Amino acid sequence: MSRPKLKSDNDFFTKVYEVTKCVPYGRITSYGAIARYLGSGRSARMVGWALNVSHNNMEFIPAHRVVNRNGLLTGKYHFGNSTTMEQLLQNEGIIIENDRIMNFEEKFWDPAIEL
DNA sequence: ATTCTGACAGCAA
DNA sequence: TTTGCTGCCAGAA
Repeated sequence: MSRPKLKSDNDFFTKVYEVTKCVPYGRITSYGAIARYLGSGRSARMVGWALNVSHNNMEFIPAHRVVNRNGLLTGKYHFGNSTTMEQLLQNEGIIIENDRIMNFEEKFWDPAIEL
């Protein structure tokens, strides 16, 4: 029958959610890595946008494990309190200093490689 | 329909 | 090195 024309579901957004949920505990990834894995390369902004509306998704999205390519917690202000994201990451064993992840490459989880 | 913005990334000056 | 612009795609006003 007619295709289920769902507004924003089962496309870029859902993929981002799936990948993000696949990020292991204590690991992190970057917007660009996810975007590249999805095949859009430079559409990293969409990844951030997807996570922004991740609240639409009923499941918990470990968006705190997604940071920019510098390992900087750019979206920490979207977690309610500026320290929430940082706290969550440190809770998982991630060391954060000055809003930046230490041992970023060490904790980095690339979907293009791991998946 | 047009315009602006957005949790980024890359490159130029 | 830092700062700023551009490109990417989608959604909101």
